[in-house]
Amino acid sequence: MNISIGGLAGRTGAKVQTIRYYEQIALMPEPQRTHGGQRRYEAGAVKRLAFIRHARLLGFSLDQIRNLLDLADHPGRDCTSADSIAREHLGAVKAKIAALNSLKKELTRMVKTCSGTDAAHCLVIETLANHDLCSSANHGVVT
Amino acid sequence: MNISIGGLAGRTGAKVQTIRYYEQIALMPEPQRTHGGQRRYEAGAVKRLAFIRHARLLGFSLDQIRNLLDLADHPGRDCTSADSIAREHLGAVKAKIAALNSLKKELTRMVKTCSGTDAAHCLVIETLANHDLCSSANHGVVT
DNA sequence: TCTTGAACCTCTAGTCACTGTAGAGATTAA
DNA sequence: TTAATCTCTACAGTGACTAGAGGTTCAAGA
Ligand SMILES: [Zn+2]
Ligand SMILES: [Zn+2]
Ligand SMILES: [Zn+2]
Ligand SMILES: [Zn+2]
Repeated sequence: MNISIGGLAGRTGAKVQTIRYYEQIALMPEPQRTHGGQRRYEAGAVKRLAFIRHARLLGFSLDQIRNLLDLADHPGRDCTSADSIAREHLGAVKAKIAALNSLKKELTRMVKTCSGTDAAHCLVIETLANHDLCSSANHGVVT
Repeated sequence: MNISIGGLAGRTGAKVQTIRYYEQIALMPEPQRTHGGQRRYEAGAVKRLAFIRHARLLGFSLDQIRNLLDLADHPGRDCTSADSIAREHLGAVKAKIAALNSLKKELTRMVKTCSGTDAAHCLVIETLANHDLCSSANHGVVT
């Protein structure tokens, strides 16, 4: 295929510098080079980079992606660890949602209840000044 | 009251350096000083710092807190802007929740459906390799 | 074939978005 | 006497990029 780094960038939506960075941290393998030293990619590189970008879009860290790619490179292996990476990520997402829901609840109450007259009787201000007015003890902050 | 900076820290749970930092960015007013130059706080400082910490716990930025404190300092003013800061923050929280819920949905499907045999037939790997298998086009990413 | 200019190369260092934190070296309070 | 405080400067942390300088290569058009 002989795709240049710019061609790869164009096909995947990644930036050229990002591709070089991925190579540097060994997420992307070192491609062939022209006689002059420029990178030339095969079709597999497009797939691999698309995989990375999709995983990033889904919130996986580069470290997690590195492990997932390792699995994808060895189709014969048991996929348990891939599934557990996904489950781990799902757990983190759920935890974030729970914390944010706790915040949302508190903020909603503050905003809804305030009649909106002067600051002396503003429920927003009052609540911030006095945690006892809150229903949650820790606002979902994981300790 | 004549509270030292360490006493203020102990009463509020803030670190000494953080209190100095808040003074530096004008979130906390400059306190009285002893003849030797050490800070001495009044009771009001405890309340103000507690307000800041509570608002931080609720996820407000220091900039938002600065504005909220300004309102709290002028009880006669209309509290509309305080309410709108809280509403703005609530909106940000809701947006984050929505994005995370989109992720959660996708991840849940990946994890649930995979039978967990070899990587060649792993739904986690397959989904990451092929966005067409996803139900959401953008995974809730705000563009 | 020659020219030309966009695209590529490496390497280093910076950004982002924010909010703190850490240390050094000197002084003060009780 | 000694823990606490002072100022000042610079770094941290989190993770994933991103920017620029200064030089080289490729490919297409004349
Ligand atoms: Zn109000
Ligand atoms: Zn509270
Ligand atoms: Zn699987
Ligand atoms: Zn997808």
